[in-house]
Amino acid sequence: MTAGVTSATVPPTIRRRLPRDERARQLVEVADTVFSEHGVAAASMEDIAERAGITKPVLYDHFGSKDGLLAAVVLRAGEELAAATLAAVDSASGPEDALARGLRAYFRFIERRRASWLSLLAEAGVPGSAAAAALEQVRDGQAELIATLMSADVPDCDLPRARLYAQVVVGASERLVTRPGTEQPSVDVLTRHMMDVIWAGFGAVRTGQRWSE
Amino acid sequence: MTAGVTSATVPPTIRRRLPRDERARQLVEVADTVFSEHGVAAASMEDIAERAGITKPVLYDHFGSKDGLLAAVVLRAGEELAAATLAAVDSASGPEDALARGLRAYFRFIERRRASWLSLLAEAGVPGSAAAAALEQVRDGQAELIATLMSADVPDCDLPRARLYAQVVVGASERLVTRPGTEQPSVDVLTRHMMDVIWAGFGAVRTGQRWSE
DNA sequence: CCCCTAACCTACCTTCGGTAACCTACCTGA
DNA sequence: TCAGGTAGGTTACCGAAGGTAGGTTAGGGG
Repeated sequence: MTAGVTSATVPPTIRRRLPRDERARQLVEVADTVFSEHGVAAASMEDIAERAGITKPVLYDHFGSKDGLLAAVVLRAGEELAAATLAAVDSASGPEDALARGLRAYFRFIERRRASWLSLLAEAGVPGSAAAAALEQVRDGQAELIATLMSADVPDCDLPRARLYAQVVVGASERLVTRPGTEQPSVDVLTRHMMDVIWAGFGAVRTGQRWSE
Repeated sequence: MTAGVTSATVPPTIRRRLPRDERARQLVEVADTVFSEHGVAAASMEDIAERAGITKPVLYDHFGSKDGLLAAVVLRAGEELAAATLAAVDSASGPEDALARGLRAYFRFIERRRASWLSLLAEAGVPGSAAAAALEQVRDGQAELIATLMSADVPDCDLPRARLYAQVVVGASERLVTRPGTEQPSVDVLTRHMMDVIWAGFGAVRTGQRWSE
């Protein structure tokens, strides 16, 4: 029926040889897509190689292992996330606004790359793995940003305490976004709710108040 | 801890035949141990079978798949967690005390079963899996407990909002406990910090206050 | 004491992560 | 311009581990 129906598995384009770094970028891109479609565990290295128009050993030459590839995908997404949140925070008028803008940027990032990012969050957890380390690095980057903002706002801030606080924010945000089943609330609702719950707590930490039983 | 019959590993000489449910319990116990030692991914069904003094097909007869076995382990641990937190909350004098006691019970549970529970949290995430569903069920149970307490405390409580709040608490607690690298703070420090940050937020939700930009 | 079923095992398949060894397009220098 | 080294790529394989078909035996009920 249709004329040029042949978009075969290997595209009719000549299989060009790519420079190393360009190939690497392409592979990370393809891997991200395939991971988000089938899940990390279900995606085979052969699948990814085929989709990229090369063969398995090329993947192993670049990333060493499936875990290494996953780590690269996580890091790349993490850099985008960090860029988005940093940009948002930069344009803020004060600590409260910074927290709100940062949260909104985070939720917007998830909204755009939901399938991809969620599959990474869910399946990059294997304890000793490079992927888990990468994911932890991303999370800690976000946390450190929050903790830094707090320190800047509160001069004599207890840094360990600020870090704990930041981890609470990170964990809470991630949970709100990860939780399946229920329909995902909008970016605005999520941001608003986090601010409702968290800003008061920040106030407590700020003023050195402590809960006492 | 569990009924005395099962000392996780079975001496290879006496390989008794066990009634179905008893064997099932033993297998879950053994699997939990092996998962916590090597990690879920690294633990093979053959390993677990050997440790239990039986062979692979028995495992598959009982649980259908590795995922099924993992789900069973998660559910069993989740029941213990639910029992611990429910008991703690039951003996509370009011909502504030209930939250504090519940959090403490959670952190104590993790402290006792750290290796086991963390490996489950980290590796039971594969999206379509029974294990992920089981884990989500456990988390939602905890969240629902918190939301219910809030509703009981605040008569005209906005239930969806209470649920969001509960998810924040669950996510934050999990993050504080999961975060590797740094030395794990004590149960008291964790509980205190969560109350510092969270109780004020609860106050805001309680009184219907909302953050406004 | 037999015998039937539930409990268990042997032996196998398939998939997939990972690797050794080889091939070839492309750039570089003489 | 053409050898030839190298970066980029392929073929063909291995072994480990999830999963299963079909046979074997223990041991409690009749």
